[in-house]
Amino acid sequence: MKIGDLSKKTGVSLRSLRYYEEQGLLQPERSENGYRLYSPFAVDQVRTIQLYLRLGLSTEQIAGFLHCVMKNKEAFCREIMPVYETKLREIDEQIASLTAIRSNLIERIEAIRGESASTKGEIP
Amino acid sequence: MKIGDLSKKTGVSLRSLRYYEEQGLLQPERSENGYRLYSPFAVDQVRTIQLYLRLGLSTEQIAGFLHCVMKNKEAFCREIMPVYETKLREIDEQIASLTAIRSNLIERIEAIRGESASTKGEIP
DNA sequence: GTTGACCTTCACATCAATGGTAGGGTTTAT
DNA sequence: ATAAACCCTACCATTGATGTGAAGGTCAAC
Repeated sequence: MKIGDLSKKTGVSLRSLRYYEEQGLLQPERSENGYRLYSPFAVDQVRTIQLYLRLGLSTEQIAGFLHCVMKNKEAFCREIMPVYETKLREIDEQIASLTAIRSNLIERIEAIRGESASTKGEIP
Repeated sequence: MKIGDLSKKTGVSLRSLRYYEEQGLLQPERSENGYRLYSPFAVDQVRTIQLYLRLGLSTEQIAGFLHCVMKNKEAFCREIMPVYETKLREIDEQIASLTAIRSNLIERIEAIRGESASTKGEIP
């Protein structure tokens, strides 16, 4: 299958498919004329890549375990657990940071509402 | 006060001070030799800029209300409320997105723990 | 009059995945 | 044989605040 076919089947752009290859996530054969040739299996592989990208993993992290995950279940790829744990910690940090900012914002919003209301004499 | 002084007083790098000027957040005078000259007031102003940056606002957004906020209390700057509200919505979206990813990650981590434990016969 | 500590502008690099484009080769259908 | 529809590589751009460095002007102290 050529790159355009794979793109249509997966909904992933040509640009991204070539990028995934550059990052070591795909290794298509090449035909005589230099065209990339993908096995039907590549459709699954690209979907799997996208799944992990949506989890916020980098192509580098994905490259570290994709090979294993395409052959086995996640539970049998020991490379994957530390990646998940690292990512989970990162996400918890990000959520904590955003939550703090959120509280700060809400405080400010309420302070403004309160002050501008009292300024307008709306709270006698 | 020259840029080095302002940098030391605020802990903000020269690079960032010049960037803030480029973004319209600071308008120092210039001495005859072309050096930036800041009023003592600029210290407060830079601290205020940093405060808003830490809230996740962009220099462009800050530029929209900084002038007002440096003279009045936030409650009197009508430009600020929509910015806060927009930012709050963004943050809520980000938290929601991260929370969804977090749940997905935790599910996967637990699935792996479960499977690898049962594989090892640790759960009889 | 020279050293060193300032200051200036300009410009490139960062991070990461993706979009876009230019310039050129191949294949397929008419 | 030509046009349409593919494919290739190799770039540059995006985002936004900041780091870094070159090339050079200014100034104070000695």
